[in-house]
Amino acid sequence: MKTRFAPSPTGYIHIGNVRSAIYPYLLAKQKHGKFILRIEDTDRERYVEGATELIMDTLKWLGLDWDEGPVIGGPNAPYFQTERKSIYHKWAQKLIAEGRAYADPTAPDIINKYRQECTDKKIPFLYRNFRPTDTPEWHEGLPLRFKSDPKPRKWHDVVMGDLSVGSEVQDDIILIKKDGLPTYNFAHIVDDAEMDVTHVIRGAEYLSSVPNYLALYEALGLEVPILVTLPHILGPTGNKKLSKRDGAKSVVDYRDDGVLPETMLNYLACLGWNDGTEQEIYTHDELIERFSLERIQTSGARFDETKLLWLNGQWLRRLVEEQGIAQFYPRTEGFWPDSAKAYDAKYRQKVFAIIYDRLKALSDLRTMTSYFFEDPNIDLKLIIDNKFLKKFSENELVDFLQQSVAKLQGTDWDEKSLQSALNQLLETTTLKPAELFSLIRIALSYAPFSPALNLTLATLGRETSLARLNSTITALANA
RNA sequence: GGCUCCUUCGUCUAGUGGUUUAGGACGUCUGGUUCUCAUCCAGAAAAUCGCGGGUUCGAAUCCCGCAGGAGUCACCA
Repeated sequence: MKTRFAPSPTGYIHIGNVRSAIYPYLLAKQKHGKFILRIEDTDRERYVEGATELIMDTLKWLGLDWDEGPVIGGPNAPYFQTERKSIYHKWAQKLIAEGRAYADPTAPDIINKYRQECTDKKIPFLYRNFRPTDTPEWHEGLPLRFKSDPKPRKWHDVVMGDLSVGSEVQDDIILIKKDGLPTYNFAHIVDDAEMDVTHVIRGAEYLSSVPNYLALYEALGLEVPILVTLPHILGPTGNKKLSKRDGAKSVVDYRDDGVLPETMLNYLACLGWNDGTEQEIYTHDELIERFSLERIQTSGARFDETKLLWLNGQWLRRLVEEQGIAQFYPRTEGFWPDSAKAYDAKYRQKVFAIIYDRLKALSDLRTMTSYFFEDPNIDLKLIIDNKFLKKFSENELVDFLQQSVAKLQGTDWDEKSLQSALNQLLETTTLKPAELFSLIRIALSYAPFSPALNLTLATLGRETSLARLNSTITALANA
């Protein structure tokens, strides 16, 4: 069992195409085979500097380690197609020798004219209908075309089932471009054969090209690998496949948004695949164990960011609870508000410990924890308009806060003592928890929500807590 | 336009002729957990299984037709 992911270095890996890396990886690992990373960089015009690194970075982040490929090499190196030119030429010569490929001297504008004629007549453009009669000997600088031998074809696709087409779609495709580099159509077939790839797993956009590939395998005398077609991932609106043009996000953009790799792998693997149980959360190892090509959906699936965030919350809690705060904490680096820089890791860990269970993404830390690191702006409207507090006058609110300050001043500053002090305050003020606690909470944070009040107080510390309560008393008194 | 694929709650899906008054998850709504938000728990609404025929005692499940959607028809992958 050998599978591969063969991206072209034209930019980032987006949500729409990352499953063609995940599924081959899972399959290879499950069967103790090899997962190859091959960089299909034959299009020099669309080549983007640094894209290969970005691709490798994405795979590593998701935990998809390749067994052969860039950096680590392997028995079929090199794994960059531009470095394999002579291999393609060798196979091309075989086709030329057998009369199955020809050099095409036709100028591009002539070809475009043919194409336009067909478009105007609303018939499919097939180059073989315009095949030149007089073809020169092939040399670099001229494109090399396959001489197709159209006939009805049947094949099996693991996901799509038994498929068949008539001869009308097979054409004289370009094998080698005038720059001497092969097209995808030719290169991937040669490479997969040379690298002993057993399963070709790729997106649905290649489905209509399969008949041409079948013709090529036949002409080259190669065994057809097991073909697996993945349905498209759909964009948020409409039914079109998700693509960069429609704003498909990079997989690693989600990393910067505070989505965990565990979540991403889990969510994407289960988008269009399930193991038939009602399980929703899968670890990397569980996915390897349970994955099966046969259970991949045939229809497209829409990427749902809301469910992704739900899953991320699940993973966040699970990982923190499994590993503990201290061990998980390094993964929060880069997600804190700027003001947190002034505090040490120990304090940030304390904050994280009381807030993590209400995060959906790590980036929520930026907006949800600022009051632990800097005094909030006092906004009395939050108190006056609060649904529990609006029935009280400002004098009453000041009085409640003064009583609170008096009580808390004499309290030991730990969770337990604070909680019992708060409970006693409920009795002495005869306020309901929702009333007293909301008042204190807002005075401390001026945030729409915060962790349990005793924990918030304990974490902020005596001095800061009391200072903030006093600031609000002053502000209310002057209002 | 040709060819090919797809079609179950808003979304992701379970379902391979009878245990289905079509199950689960996200989202939504309601209630509970001595405070907010979140978690957690309980509950509700939500699919005439794209439409129309047929086969069958019985169909989301098999067959045929139709419609809609998508992909593709590059010296891009």
